[in-house]
Amino acid sequence: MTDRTATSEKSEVGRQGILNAAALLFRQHGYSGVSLRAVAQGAGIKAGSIYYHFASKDEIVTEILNAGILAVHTEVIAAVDALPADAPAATVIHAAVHGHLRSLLEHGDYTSANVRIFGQVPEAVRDANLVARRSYETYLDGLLTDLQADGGLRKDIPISRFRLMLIGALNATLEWFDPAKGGVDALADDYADILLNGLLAQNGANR
Amino acid sequence: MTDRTATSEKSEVGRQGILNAAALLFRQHGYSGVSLRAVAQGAGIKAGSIYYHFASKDEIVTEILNAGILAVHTEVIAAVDALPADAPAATVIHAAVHGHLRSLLEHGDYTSANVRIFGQVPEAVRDANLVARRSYETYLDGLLTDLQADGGLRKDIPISRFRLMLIGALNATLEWFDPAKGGVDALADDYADILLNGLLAQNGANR
DNA sequence: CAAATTACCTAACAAATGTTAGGTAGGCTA
DNA sequence: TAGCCTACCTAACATTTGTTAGGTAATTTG
Repeated sequence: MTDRTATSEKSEVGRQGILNAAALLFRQHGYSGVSLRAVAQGAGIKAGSIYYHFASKDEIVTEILNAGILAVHTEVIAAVDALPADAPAATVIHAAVHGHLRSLLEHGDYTSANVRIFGQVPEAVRDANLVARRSYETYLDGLLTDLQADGGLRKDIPISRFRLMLIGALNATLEWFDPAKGGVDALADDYADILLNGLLAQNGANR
Repeated sequence: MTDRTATSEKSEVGRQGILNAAALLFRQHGYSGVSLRAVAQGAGIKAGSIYYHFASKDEIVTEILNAGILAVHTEVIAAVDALPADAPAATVIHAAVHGHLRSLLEHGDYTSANVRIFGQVPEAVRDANLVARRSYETYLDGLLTDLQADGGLRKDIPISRFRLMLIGALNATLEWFDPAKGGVDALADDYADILLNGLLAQNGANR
């Protein structure tokens, strides 16, 4: 019963186990829809024990929200950094879309939870997450600004509008995406294609 | 105190008042984040009185979700029907984007509530809303199919992917849109432009 | 004018919530 | 071996939750 490697069957242990269970549940049921007793059960412990690791529900939520943003941010940076420094807009945005969607749809309880519950969380928690949010936004804006200067990105529309539409379209996928029904990469290819070339036949790269 | 025209100051009355107050709150705080006591206060009555008009919290939510979908569906139909029957893809999609965004961002507590809480609601409630959802989706798919046949819409990407990306990108706007900071129509113009022509300079209609 | 209906109110219910206090069993250190 | 720390547990708390039962004043109907 005190075996540290596997308490029951799937329960993960300690602090990280609590966070993992909570992220999964928040993603599914929203902020107020998840009780600490449900989190505890998911982690394989009892509700009171949570307070050995965390001071409050909000502390758990805060940590999950920050980890969520950091995960996408990190994966997008990795995808973009793998490209040559003078890569054109099409290549860079394609890579960024892939990175963002992979992080969101594949190993993404934290990222998904962030997207789903950010709007419902108490103001103090939301404020605490804004730092990480702005950091990712600033990174994307820098990327887009460079592409607008010399990568072939349109110059007639403000960067922030690009960014909001991009993130919005990508994040919305987790509302319907089913990993069993098709790969993330194929989806990312299509999304990047549509975003880059638009919906009209006369513009498309391949039709 | 029983004046039917204005109970306190802003409270709306009866069944519709409850729905209006609930839609606003659901939009802001999510499904489990809204208590019936909060709804009652928003409507200017006491919690118990809600049960004169509704059998349960879920009945209220169900009604709000359906009204939300119906509102967008209706407004988009109106916008598209105002066009000539043989209007090209650019025109039709521009009109649809405007209709959807207006319904979402201007008079849209019901629509916004739908987008925000659909994923957190009990399964029975979600199922009850699927009828209206599918109806709107089917309408959009029909529209896009026609445009693909002879309106100039790209044929190399499946309709359902177009639709999911379109709705996703549009719905995501309510996460950040601030009516005080800029009109819905300007936003809709930009979004339609990006969606139709893409992000790349060589494709854009005006650059 | 009497009876019924409408649209609310008050007060209570059991269940669930976040959180706290105090206990305990096993491993590590001196 | 004694004492301490870690990581849990049990049991309770005050509050909030959805919901119900019974009451009441105003309005409408016969």
